[in-house]
Amino acid sequence: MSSVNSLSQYPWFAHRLLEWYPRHRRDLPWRHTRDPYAIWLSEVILQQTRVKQGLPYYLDFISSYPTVQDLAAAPQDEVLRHWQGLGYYSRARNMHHTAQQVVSEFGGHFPGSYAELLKLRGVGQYTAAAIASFAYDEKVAVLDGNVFRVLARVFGFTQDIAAPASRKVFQQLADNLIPAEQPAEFNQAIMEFGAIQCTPAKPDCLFCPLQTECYAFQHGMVQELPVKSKAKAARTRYFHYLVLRHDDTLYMRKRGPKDIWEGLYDFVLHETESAEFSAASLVKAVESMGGLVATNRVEEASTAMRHVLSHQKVEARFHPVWLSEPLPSDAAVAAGLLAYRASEVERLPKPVIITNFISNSVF
DNA sequence: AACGCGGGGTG
DNA sequence: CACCCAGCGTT
Repeated sequence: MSSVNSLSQYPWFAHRLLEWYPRHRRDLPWRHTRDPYAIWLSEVILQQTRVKQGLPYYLDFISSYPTVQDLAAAPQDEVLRHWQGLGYYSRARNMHHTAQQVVSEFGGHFPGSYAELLKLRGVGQYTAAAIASFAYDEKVAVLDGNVFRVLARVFGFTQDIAAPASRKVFQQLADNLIPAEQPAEFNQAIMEFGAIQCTPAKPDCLFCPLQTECYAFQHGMVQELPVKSKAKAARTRYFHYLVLRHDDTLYMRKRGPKDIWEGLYDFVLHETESAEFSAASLVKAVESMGGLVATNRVEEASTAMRHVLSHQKVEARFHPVWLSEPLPSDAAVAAGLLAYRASEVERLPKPVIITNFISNSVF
């Protein structure tokens, strides 16, 4: 192993990690392939997502869409339905777009280098580096949350890892640490190390192979590193959903851009500034949207549910409205509503709170 | 550079 | 309940 990382200022780092990795690594399906499609799929799913949560989604996607052609040919609603519950839905929309681009512009073959991968929608520096190293053995260091944490602790970096300007310092260090001989193995190793050994809350310093060299451990700063500025507090939003139903038909709406859950389906929505609510005001608001329920009754009874996102708290009330007759199609069109039978609603991509409401209600 | 975007896990 | 996890695109 003497040749490993011989150009690095810190040869012990890659050496110890590469020794640790084969003894501790989890057996994960995307580690058995060099197929850039499968690797790309896994990396997009794993952005902001833990392995435990993402694994079932990966297995579902790779079996539903074994090739990039399969994914490209699928309708967007179907792709989003498979993604349902995973969050950050732009990942799914961008992934779908990129699959279509890879098929139409690149003959179904993924770009073969970091620089070219970076041009794909939804593929940033981290994902491009992951694919380029794992699939092509390109020597380019990944920088994800795990890597930031490991490097900040081991090397005692106190820069705010949430600040974009800090990236340079960490990237320079990582580029210096990655060995030319085993870039893929090194990238896997440092991320796995951060995920299961050098964890955020209770790192296993007692049995850490870097204990002797680790700045944070030697200086009693493990709990203080990495330095990370706090996210701003989540705002609370008040949603009043009008659940329009006629016989077995539900009226749903596909959510648009510039708000949460783009591309997913929910009900007629009236948002208010406070929790204050009256059925009469809701009817008024909805009527102004297209005269939907003039002759129908909005139930005073409603189901309240709350849903916490990292940046918003949604307090939702669901108001059932049983229509005496189907919605006139012009009124439905004006309100952006589409009619679906219950069995079809199941197949629509929906926010978790909508899925929960449906499964907890008589609908 | 700052912001918006989900959902789950832990104590 | 409060707190943790965090890439990418847009502005």
